[in-house]
Amino acid sequence: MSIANIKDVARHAKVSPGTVSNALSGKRPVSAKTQQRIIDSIATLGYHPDTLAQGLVNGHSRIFGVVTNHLDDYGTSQVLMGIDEQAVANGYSILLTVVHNTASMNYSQMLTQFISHRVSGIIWAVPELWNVDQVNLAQYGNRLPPTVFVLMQPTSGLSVVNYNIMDGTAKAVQHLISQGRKRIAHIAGPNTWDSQQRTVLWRKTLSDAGLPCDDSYLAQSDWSVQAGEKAMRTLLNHHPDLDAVLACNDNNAIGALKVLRGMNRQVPHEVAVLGYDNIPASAYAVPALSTISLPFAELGRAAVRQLSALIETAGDASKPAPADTLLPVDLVLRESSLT
Amino acid sequence: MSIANIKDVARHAKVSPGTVSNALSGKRPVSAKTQQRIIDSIATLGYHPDTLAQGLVNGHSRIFGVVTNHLDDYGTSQVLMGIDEQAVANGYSILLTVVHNTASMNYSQMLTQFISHRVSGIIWAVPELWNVDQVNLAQYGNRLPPTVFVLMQPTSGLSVVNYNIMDGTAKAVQHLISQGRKRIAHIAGPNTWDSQQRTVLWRKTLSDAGLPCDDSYLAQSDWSVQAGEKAMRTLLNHHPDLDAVLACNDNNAIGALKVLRGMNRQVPHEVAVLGYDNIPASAYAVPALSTISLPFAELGRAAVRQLSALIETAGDASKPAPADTLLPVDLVLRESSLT
DNA sequence: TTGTAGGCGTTATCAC
DNA sequence: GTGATAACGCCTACAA
Repeated sequence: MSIANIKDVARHAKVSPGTVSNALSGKRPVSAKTQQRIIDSIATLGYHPDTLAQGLVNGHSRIFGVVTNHLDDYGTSQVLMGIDEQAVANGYSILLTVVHNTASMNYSQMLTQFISHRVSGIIWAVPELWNVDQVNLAQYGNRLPPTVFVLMQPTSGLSVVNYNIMDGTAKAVQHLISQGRKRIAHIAGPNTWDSQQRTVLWRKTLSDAGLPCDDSYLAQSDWSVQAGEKAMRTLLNHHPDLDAVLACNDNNAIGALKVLRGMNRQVPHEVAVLGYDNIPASAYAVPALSTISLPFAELGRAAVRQLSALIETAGDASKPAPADTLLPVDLVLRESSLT
Repeated sequence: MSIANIKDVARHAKVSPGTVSNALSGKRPVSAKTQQRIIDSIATLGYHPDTLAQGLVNGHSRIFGVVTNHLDDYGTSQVLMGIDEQAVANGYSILLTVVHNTASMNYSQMLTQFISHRVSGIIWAVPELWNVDQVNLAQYGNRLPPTVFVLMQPTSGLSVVNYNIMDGTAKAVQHLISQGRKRIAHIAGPNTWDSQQRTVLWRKTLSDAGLPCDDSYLAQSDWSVQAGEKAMRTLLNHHPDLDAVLACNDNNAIGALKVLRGMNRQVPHEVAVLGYDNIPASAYAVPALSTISLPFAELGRAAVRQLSALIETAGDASKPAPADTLLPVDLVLRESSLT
């Protein structure tokens, strides 16, 4: 009377439950005639295999536990969509957990949830977590399933997926230099690993070119438009004559544009502005914003592919773990940096 | 050697597995001493109950299947975060499915996935699906778990969660009228139910006030900035003298602002502009955008609460199903509509 | 190629 | 207050 199970199908198709299982999984041959009978029975009975029971016997659920930062940011949403897309393609489902507040996030609650659900693997996509020591991994012993980290500092023993931060920032700064800019400020983002790397590379590229890059050309910010405005004002205070600014993201760059417009500074003629992320709004900014386009969705897809591979190889030690992923970035040149 | 189960805990605490189960669920009394022994054993063994096995015996998984539209829109992301927040609070996990392309979405694949995972309930948050007939619900018989729809036309037998579209639009149009506006155009969104309702209400409120509201004051659009620009140009073509425009969302309103600025029309003095959604960018638009603030996150939370109640009452017919939710909206007045 | 039986980890029912 | 036992639905040896 209630929902059909594999025995009902077997009875209806006049075979044994084991044969139905084999017909569905294809792990053992089944004659064409029985196969067809089983398929028919499944259709008429409206049978849906119980993944809970499957997971119970297999020891894992074909579910990925995904923990993502809050979805207010364009990039985060795009990564999640990439994860979803590839997960479906690879035959996995997604158990989602959103971190609403980085400061108060409860690692153990999330990991416990994932372990209890016997997830096949975990994708950790919270860039704000850049220090593994914040999690006491030891307490979970060998119970933690294979895990891939998105935008995490490459670390021995951890499987990570990144875009090429170094290349992107170097390209960006070199572009500004090639445009004749000499006083290139940087609005730095919050204290994540990739944020730090961008600052390091900004400084290194300028230093190599013999251009100024001391702290007076550097302003701390967060990811918001307002913070970008504030940082821009600070920088102009220190250096009224600066001729370019590299912002930590497009929001900050848009804030900078606003301040410059308010002060009647011509962009790009007097000051060039360059952002990060290539959010949709960057194309509609006035003037249209040059930016470093980050492969968010592909980051998510790559994470799923790498995790799938990691799960495959986790079983037998003969196969090597999949290599870390490093995705290329693109420099998108629009009006705000081209003279 | 592998991951501990309830029997291991029982053995370690020198009780029976059933007692451990009772100690954890609290469904039957356990003496304080045994309780403590069990807790200690769980800690030392690092026991994590297997939700798959629990779900198998209970018949459902304490997981909500959530299907959401792609996360490019601010509102969609906010709804999802609201769902996540309340689901955690109610002790449910989220199995996520993202609709990347409304046109090619595969209903049966999603529903089949949810059924196979024995989800306790489904939250359907794809406003673009506004016609239930698109899904052949009959084929699933009574196998579909309790379902709550977000932003769906109230329909007998369906549990829905909405914001008060009528009230919001009426307030908005009346505000414009009260500001002395007489030729109030409308940029209408894609063919969703709430979009249609807004247009209906726009027309009714104007008609009641004896103001023009024929189709020449109406432009079709989608949710993008570009579409808003195009629609605005069309409207100005028909009525160069229009003095207000109600856009279907803030993106469209921002597009309209851009066109008006390009044509040197003063906002709000010559033309008032009003949006929907209250996205972050609306506060930074020039001039700052008046808008109808929609309770996205609360929509998600309400959906979870309603679904939880629906699950409770689904079992026994004595309890009535929870009532539909209708959330209030706020009119946020900024520069773009205030003279 | 197909059938049978045991077990995955948990909870509910029945005893004591 | 606690213990034994039988399910829940499926998979996988092992047998035939």
